[in-house]
Amino acid sequence: MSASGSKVVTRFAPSPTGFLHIGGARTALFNWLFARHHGGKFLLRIEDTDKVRSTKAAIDAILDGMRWLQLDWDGHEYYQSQFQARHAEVARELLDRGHAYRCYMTQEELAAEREKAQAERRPFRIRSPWRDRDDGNPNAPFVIRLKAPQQGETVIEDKVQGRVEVQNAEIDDFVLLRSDGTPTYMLAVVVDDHDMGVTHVIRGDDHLNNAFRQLAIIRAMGWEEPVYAHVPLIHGADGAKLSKRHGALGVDAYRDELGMLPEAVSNYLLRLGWGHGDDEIISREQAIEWFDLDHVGKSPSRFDFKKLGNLNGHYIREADDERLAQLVAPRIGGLTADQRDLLVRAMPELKARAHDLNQLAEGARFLFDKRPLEMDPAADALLTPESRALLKSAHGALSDLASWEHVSLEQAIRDVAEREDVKLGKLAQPLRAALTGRTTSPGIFDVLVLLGQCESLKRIEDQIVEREE
RNA sequence: GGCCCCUUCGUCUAGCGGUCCAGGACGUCGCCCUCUCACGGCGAAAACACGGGUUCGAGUCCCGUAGGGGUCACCA
Repeated sequence: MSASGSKVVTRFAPSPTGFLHIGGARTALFNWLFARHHGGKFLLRIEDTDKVRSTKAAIDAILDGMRWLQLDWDGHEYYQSQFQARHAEVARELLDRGHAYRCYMTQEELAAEREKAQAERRPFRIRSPWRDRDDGNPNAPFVIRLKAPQQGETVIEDKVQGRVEVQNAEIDDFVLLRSDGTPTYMLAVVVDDHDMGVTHVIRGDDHLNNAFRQLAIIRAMGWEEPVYAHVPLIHGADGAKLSKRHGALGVDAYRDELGMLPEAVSNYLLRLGWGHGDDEIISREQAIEWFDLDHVGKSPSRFDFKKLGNLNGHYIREADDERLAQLVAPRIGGLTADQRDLLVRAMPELKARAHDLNQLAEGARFLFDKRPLEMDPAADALLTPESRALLKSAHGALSDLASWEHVSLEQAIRDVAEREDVKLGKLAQPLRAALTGRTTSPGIFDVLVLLGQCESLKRIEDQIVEREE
């Protein structure tokens, strides 16, 4: 599978022109998993050759996102811009070996050719007159183009896509070095991957066509060819290309705005385009053990927020209460130390009812709301004259209670219901409304326990007194 | 448009010629649990794009058709 004996080296090579988007995160995950599975290395290279569009903020966002997803890279991160001299050196070597040439065509000439091709409705493929001459004015601006093979075909045995064959005539003499002496992406990746010893190139299949161009450089240089694995892209729910509306958000948005846990995002991403039998909930350890390229699907998959949400709910339920409280507290804001403790104590009840951190915060809100509570309309509707009479009765029983614990509270409330000859629900719902201002909440006895005797009684009083006149 | 790739329930997928009248998960619907909402449990509806081959036998192999995607820069 891997080059016999030699160590696996993968890499993630994002261009820092925006945040780490979800598709990139999956690519990074696959590369990371593959490297870890084989006990190899996973490298990170920032493709910042486009100085204009690359920003420090974007670089930070990418590193931050990777750390959040716990995708640690080996060694320090590399910056492609640092290797420009090396790239130029390779271009020069290609030139010396006759595998590249100086092209003096101007942008205008190129545009004219392109237009002409379009007018004649034939595919445009650059055919530079300079491919076979070198009598250009050495002082005129030029680019260095690869002298790509024109006969025969190139085959890639892609680990995901299978055998892919392309006629060499399809591959044009693309630019290696721009007229300002800077390398193009096509040259830079190949050189960097080679220099970094990358053995497996796992990336989005939007690069499949590029692979043939890159291979042409590799062969011209006589370098060892990496194993390619082009993973299908992620699409939106409607099958169209993933847009912001669809979830092409930065991973930071999944964390901050959507309130997702990294293990949920990671698990979801793993199962998007890859499967292992009937397994759905897959731990990191398991993923490392199981991950392979053979089971990566060949068709693009659609992003499904519902499933991500379900997974997130699962991981929230499994998560440690302290950790959840820490994540949720900022979403509530202004909590005292006591209130934070209360949040932790409430967490076991709260977390079964939330699919994300926002819902968790929302569900916890009643604990910290100030009296008198603001009533949801539906909760307000529950407080009829009859139910208020019931609350009065409950208030009496609760006031006398010496032991404020789940068991004794349940006994007391059930007794009231029995005495008043109503079903428990008839009493529990108004009580819930009075205590939380809502119609849904954790179990009513848990709510009483969490709120405490004093606060509970006051909240009930608020609803009895207020309406009595 | 040229070239390349893809096509199993609504969605993610299992399936690597017979064990598939197609399995799991999310979602949907029903029931149970029950003080509400969740959680949990049980159950249901729901797919091999279409047409030809190959084969004793095809979801699995081949060829078309249709649909979808990717890519065609001195951007990465």
